[in-house]
Parts: sequence; C-alpha cells; structure tokens
Amino acid sequence: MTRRDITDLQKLGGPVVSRQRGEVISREGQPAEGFHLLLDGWVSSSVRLRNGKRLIQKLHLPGDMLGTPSLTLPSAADTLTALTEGKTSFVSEVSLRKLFASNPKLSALFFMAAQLERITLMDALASAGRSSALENMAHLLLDLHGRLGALGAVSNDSFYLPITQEMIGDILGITAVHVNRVLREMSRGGLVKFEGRTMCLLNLQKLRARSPLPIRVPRSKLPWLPGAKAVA
Amino acid sequence: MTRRDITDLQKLGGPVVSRQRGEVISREGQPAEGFHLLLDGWVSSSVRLRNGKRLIQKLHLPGDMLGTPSLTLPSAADTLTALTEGKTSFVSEVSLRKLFASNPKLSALFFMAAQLERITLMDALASAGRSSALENMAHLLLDLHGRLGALGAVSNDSFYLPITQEMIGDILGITAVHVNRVLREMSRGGLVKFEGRTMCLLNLQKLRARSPLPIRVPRSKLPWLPGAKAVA
DNA sequence: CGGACTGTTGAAATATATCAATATTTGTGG
DNA sequence: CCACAAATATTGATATATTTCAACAGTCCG
Repeated sequence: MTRRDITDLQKLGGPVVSRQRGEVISREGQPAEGFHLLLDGWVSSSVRLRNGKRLIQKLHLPGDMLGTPSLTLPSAADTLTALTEGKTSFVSEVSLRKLFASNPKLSALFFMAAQLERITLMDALASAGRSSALENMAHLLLDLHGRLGALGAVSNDSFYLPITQEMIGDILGITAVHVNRVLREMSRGGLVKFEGRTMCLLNLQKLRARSPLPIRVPRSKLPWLPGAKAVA
Repeated sequence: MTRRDITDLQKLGGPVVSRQRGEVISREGQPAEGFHLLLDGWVSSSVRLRNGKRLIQKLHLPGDMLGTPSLTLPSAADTLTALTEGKTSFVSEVSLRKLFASNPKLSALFFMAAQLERITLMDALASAGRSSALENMAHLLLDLHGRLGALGAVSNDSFYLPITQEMIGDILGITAVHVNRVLREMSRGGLVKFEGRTMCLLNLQKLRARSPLPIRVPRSKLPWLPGAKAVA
C-alpha cells in the first residue's frame, strides 16, 4: 500500500470507541448502516438459531472489519460481542462510498479481503461437515495460531485464548462437554497443553497432520491491482 | 444499474465457452489468474479433504461468479465442476483491474456480492453445526427454491435438481444413505415429493418451520452506492 | 440388452449429545 | 486481601443421531 492508501484507510473510521468485555457492539435484527473496524481486542460474530442455540461464526482479531456482510441485508445477520476489552471505530456507508469513488486500489483490496473471508468460511464448512471433533479442533487451533502469529501475539507456539470451552463448542458446533473431552485427549496425546486461558501447541507437525485442511496463506502480491491514482 | 454498468459488466468476460456435464472448469491446486462468469447451467464448487472425502461448498446457478475466492490464493482452493451442460466466460485479472479503475459503482456492487456470499456461508456453517440432518435439508431446499425462483426455474414450488443424493450428502456433510432416509422421511411427512430429479416442495410453511435459519432476502436498494461516473 | 451408477432398506457400530454430579477457577463486594 | 457466589471445567453413565457395512432394486445410457 502507498502512503495515500494508508491515509485513506485511516480516514475511513469515525472516533475510536472503547469496548468492555461482554459488550454487544451490534445485534442481529437491527439495521447495519455501516461497519466497524476492530482496532484492539477480540470480538465474536454469532448467530442464534430457531432452536435457541447459538453459533459463533468467526473470532475477529485486531485489523478485521466487523459486520460487512450485514451491509447487504435489511437487518444484521449476526451479533458482534466484545470478548475482551477493545477498541473499534465505525465506518458509515457514506465513508464507504467515498472510498469506492476515490480509491480504486483500496476498493479492489476490500473486494479481495472479502474473498479471503469466504475462503476461511468455505474451509470451516468443509471441515465441519466431514471431520471428527478432534480434527476440527486442530484446524481451529492452527488457524488461531497463524492469525495471532501475524499479529505478534504468539510466543513459543503459545497464545492467550480469552474464550471458554463452551464458546469453542459454539465455534465447532459441538457441546462444551465434548470440547473438554477432546482437549484433554489432545493434551494426553502431547498435542497441546493448556492452563487457564493459555493455550500452547506442543506439536505443530502432528496438529497439521490431524487438520482436515491446510491453513491457507494468501498471495503476497496482487500485481493486477489498479494503481492508487489510476482513475479513468 | 445504469446502461453503462451493464455494458461494463458484459465487456468483462472473454469469449463464451460451452461446458459438458462433468467437465472440470478449474481444479484446486492450480493458479487462478481470473474467475468465471456462469452464464448457463449448474456448477459445483468442491474441496477434497485430507482423508479423501469431498465436500461441496456451493451450488452455483446462472449469474454467479465462480472462483473469485481463489484470486486471493497462490493456487485455487476449490474445484469447479459443471453439473449440467452450460456456458461460462472467463474474466482475467486485467479485466478486473480495469473494472475497479473505471467503474466505482460496479466495484462496490462486486464487494457487496462477496458479502452476500459470506452471509450464505455463515448461515450454512451455523446451520450445519447445530441442527439435525432434516433441518439442514429443509434449509438447503428452501435456499434452492428461492434462488431458482429468482431465475424463473420454479413452477408450483417444484424444480429440477440435477444432482444425486450422494452430492446432496456432500453439501450437507452427511452420507448418501442418510440423505435418502431423511428425504423419505420428509416425503412420508408430506413436506416434499420427488420423482427422479424433480423436487417438489409440498408444504413451504412446514419446511420453513423446520429450517434452522430463515432464507435471507438482500436489501433491494443500496442508496449509498457511488454513481457510475462519480470518480474523484 | 447389459453394466454401471443411483436409490432404498436393514442391522450393527460409533461419535457425540444429554444428563448429572463434583471440582476448580474467576470475578466481585466487603 | 479475603470470602463468597457464579461461572467454568472435569468426569461418568446413558441415550441418540448418524455412519458404516451390506444386500438388492431401479434406472439410465451407451
């Protein structure tokens, strides 16, 4: 990105808002009218099913855009909840228009970011359907390991995991009880170690072998992107 | 969309290519370098897991863009297979650049289309994890009913479904045997009727009651979109 | 026509859910 | 900083949805 791109991106968001743990940033069923940039902290995106059960579709980490899918709907599909203290800033639809109208390169990057999210969801869906709970757990842990690593939040393959086993269950679509059994089995097998909210991946190689799909690495360069000023 | 938008969109694709049933349009592991517009026919997007099992992530219908997520990766994540005879046209990365550089409105629409796909995937993921096979089947049938209806391919709530029960299993993440049991149970319960490849939804209301999530209806208007020529 | 898919049904095996009881940790107010 | 309540983790026993294996019927297509 050029300096101009970065400036444009920073100008996008409104004032920085502090979020407390447990705070609902946006609730399903309410109109969206914009999205949020996650500047700091963890946020979950969850949906409640007819039968009352909840499912977490995504754990958002700093740098993520929250709530963009709901821009396409009359009312938000998911609820955004802060899992830790954090900071967000709101991007209105008007700001988004200005971005698309003035910076084709960032527009294309936004498009590509959305495609990357699709990949993650596609992989999660493929994995969920046809793999055992342990395999899905391995995939989830490796995904977090990769994403947190990129943010510098992993040391010695261990990281802070500010979610309960029940939430992990809501991500993988299994019960909290079964999450516990699987984690303990992985622990006994020397795959991971966890104390409180700290998770340590003891054997990345074995974990990768158990993961139904590899963790995707995005293309580092997209040579076809329009130049920042290449406006017709 | 204005006339200019439509012209821009049509210019995007290369020559029309005819596809035979079973033909592989693009294979996972190979570089993408562009995507396909589906002009006619059904196409599946599938992934193969480490354990050899296949999972279908999406049934594509005419009007869909195929393979855009893989633009973000060094090599394609999914395999695109024609399920019926059909027609596609290829859009190169260069064409895509020109679009982003010259038409901010279509750029924004492309972004929004990707978000809509995310919604579908999020719902499928939420549904898959926490619902019974019958509930997921209801959701799938209603989704197809809605999408095919928009294309004028539904009459009397019945439509042509050019896929085997094994493929349905690969979509829902269950075995072909179980697909059969679930479909027959729905049939006995008066929810659906099927003969050969024709599926008829006999009781939409009951089906909706069994579906874990409603079928989403996109916003009809996005007033914030940049005008077609609103280039800074 | 015949062979290969595809659909259908039954019986047994298995992963995961559910229910229940207890231990441990975490957060909070005094 | 402590004590206590609430949330979370852990483990066992049992129930259940789905898979697996198997056998056969139907159907499509060359």
